Amino acid sequence: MSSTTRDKMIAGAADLLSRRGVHATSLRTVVQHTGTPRGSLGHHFPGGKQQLLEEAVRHAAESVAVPLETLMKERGAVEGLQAFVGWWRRILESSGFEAGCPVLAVAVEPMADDEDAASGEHLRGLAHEAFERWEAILSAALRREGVAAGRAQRLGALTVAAIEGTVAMCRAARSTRALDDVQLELKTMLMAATAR
Amino acid sequence: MSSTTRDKMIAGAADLLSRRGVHATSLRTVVQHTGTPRGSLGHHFPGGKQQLLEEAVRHAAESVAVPLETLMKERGAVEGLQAFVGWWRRILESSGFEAGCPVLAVAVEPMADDEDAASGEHLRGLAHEAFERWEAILSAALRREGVAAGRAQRLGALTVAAIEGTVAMCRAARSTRALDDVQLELKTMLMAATAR
DNA sequence: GTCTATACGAAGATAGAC
DNA sequence: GTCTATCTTCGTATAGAC
Repeated sequence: MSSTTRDKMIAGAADLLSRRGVHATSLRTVVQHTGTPRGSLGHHFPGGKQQLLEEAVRHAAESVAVPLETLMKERGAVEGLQAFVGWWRRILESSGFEAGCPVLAVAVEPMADDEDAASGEHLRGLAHEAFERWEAILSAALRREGVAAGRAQRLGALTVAAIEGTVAMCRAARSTRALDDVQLELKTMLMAATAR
Repeated sequence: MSSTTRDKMIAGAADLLSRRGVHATSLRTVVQHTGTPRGSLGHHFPGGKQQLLEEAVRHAAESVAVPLETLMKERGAVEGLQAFVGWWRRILESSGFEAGCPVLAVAVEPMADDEDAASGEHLRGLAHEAFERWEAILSAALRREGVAAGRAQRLGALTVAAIEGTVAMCRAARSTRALDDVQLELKTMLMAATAR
């Protein structure tokens, strides 16, 4: 089934994106790391690297949104976020602080020809959609626990921003110290906000 | 004076770093954007691109730390941070959301041969030092206003992470909405922490 | 110190064989 | 569908002329 090859390429691209960034994620390294056939690239992604990375960002956005939403619904905002941070901690540690967030990579390192088409097919636009979706999941969870809409949205934005920033800082430091610090303060903040 | 050429190259490299990332910051584009002589590259930076980027990261770390420390001392933690966020908002808006943070770029997009030398001359290590310095400035300001050492450090980490993450998100969104949200919640949080 | 020319490698895209 | 080969472009690094 070629669908497996395609999916492996997308997942591999997302992983490389998170580790090395956009430019260092070459089509060659993607097929090398995934063990997928070279000649399939043109077939599955006629749009070339741009298309592959678009799918990779979509995939990454989903693979964060799904567990995030599950945790929020099963454990509530405060406990769910603790678990979500723990999920990131595991990614950092198990990769030796090599892996990070593919969406952040795309946001920070725009591709050369990002100014071509018209609608939201740009990588930057896709990164924006991912961030907004994660914010929305968090703010919905907070609203469910009685936080006013405006504040819930702001806290969602702060939480996403803090985690993205912290993951990058932890990679630079090769340590989870910053994540521990941020986790505790985020918990304090959300507990105060949801207290009735 | 050749020192001017050298400084222009460093500042230009830092700017390009913040806009396009590490790999897209080529030595060619640096001399193009700064209008500096090509042949001087080898003289001022015998270590090649690696050395130029190291100096650029050091320069960027400094150009954030100095105004941050000044604002903290002149206006205190809460008001100073408001002004600091305003400084970032101006950078985003005046660049059409093209510019960002050079240090974050280096943290997210490690260079290919980052595993060579022994000590802290790596770009990743320099990014780490920059983050830690900014954290320290913030936590020192908070301690000056009566916040306990441990909490001051955690709040410093959260603040740096939140601003770094938010700047990246604003670039993706081409909007300062997230920065406005985060600014307000950060202010609320710091006011509560410093209240006696 | 400044600049040009060149060497070398790597990446993306494409065409065509199996 | 899969793979190879090639074209073109771009980046770094180096050597040597002014």
